[in-house]
Amino acid sequence: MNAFTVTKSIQPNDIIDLDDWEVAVIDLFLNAANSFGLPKSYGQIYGLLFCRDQALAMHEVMELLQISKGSASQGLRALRNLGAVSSVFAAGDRKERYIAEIRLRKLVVGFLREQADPHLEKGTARLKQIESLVNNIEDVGARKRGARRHEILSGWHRQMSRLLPWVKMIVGKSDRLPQKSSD
Amino acid sequence: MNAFTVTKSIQPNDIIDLDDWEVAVIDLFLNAANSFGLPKSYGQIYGLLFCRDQALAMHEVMELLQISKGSASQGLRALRNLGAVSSVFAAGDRKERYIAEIRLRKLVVGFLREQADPHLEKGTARLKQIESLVNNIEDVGARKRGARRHEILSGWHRQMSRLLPWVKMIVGKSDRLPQKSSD
DNA sequence: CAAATTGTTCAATTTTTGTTGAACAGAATC
DNA sequence: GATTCTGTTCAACAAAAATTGAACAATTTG
Repeated sequence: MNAFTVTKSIQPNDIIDLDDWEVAVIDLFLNAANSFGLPKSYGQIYGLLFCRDQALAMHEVMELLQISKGSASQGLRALRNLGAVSSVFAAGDRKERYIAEIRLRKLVVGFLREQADPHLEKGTARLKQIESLVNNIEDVGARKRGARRHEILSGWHRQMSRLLPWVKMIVGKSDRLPQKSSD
Repeated sequence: MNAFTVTKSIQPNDIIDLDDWEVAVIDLFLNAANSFGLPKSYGQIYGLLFCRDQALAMHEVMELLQISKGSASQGLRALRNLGAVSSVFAAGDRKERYIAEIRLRKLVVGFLREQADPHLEKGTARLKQIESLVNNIEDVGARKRGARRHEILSGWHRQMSRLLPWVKMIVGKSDRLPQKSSD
């Protein structure tokens, strides 16, 4: 009984409580986040919440994914800013709990609002700057070339500005799947 | 004439030959590349070629941007794979010269083909894997939850597959700017 | 107001990613 | 076939980005 008295010291800390399919889904989102230019931890967090019916507290997210407090806090905040996660409060409980937004349209719109729209705005300013630099060119031929490039960039900018609203519109026109009339 | 006999040793290497507006355009593309998840050197290279009427040799790209052989070689190859750069050969010259593709539609289509399409394919495989994991769940309630998530993911996948062709279609419908009837 | 709970911030660290340049391969020229 | 020219590859290195966790609010509870 000497070697086995350590039994009690085994902490019930290992809440390695993820189903295989959940691990696979979390990994899917990890990779997706990566290719969208987001930190992988954001993908993991979203993936976990996506799998669950019940809202999870930050505490649980940390333990289930084995990530640090800082990552969980920052990740949840970023995901809320993207509109990919929303928070709820259980009555008589101090802590916030988080739940995944699963409507694709909302996800796409939020992502574009956070990532694409700011770039378009910056683009406007940059184009003006380039235009003024081009106008300062002495040599006529060189100035003409610069002006041509500025026109092209302006055209691109205009086209992207047109495209984005379209994308926001046509994604998610049939969010609720027509197959299976449950729900 | 002792201290000044080095005159000949001054190499005409400092072809720091970029106009201010070119620097600004290159920086624009550097930032753009960054937000598309591409290395900044790719953006610089594309930006430089975008500015120029004449095709440039790798050698010139290296010197003008002050980047290494490796970066130039890898960058140019990646840009060619994206369809953002094409190469031409001047008659009686051994070296390849590079020129930027400036039609927005081509750029978008190439980017989506290289970045998005592969993800959709992988997605199909992953969805199958998740489906089979879900089917192995013992508990009925848990299996139902897993099945529900699998359906949602399949729906997203289908919608993204529909969206991409649309984007490829509607971008660049008016590449040649209607203003200025030259060309 | 001390202690406990929940969450944020940010400097230090780890991990990931991009860049460099020397060695190499192929092709043309002498 | 030796030399020059052009471009590729990849291991070592540098730079950038994500992650960690300890210190720090802000609340709530006893």
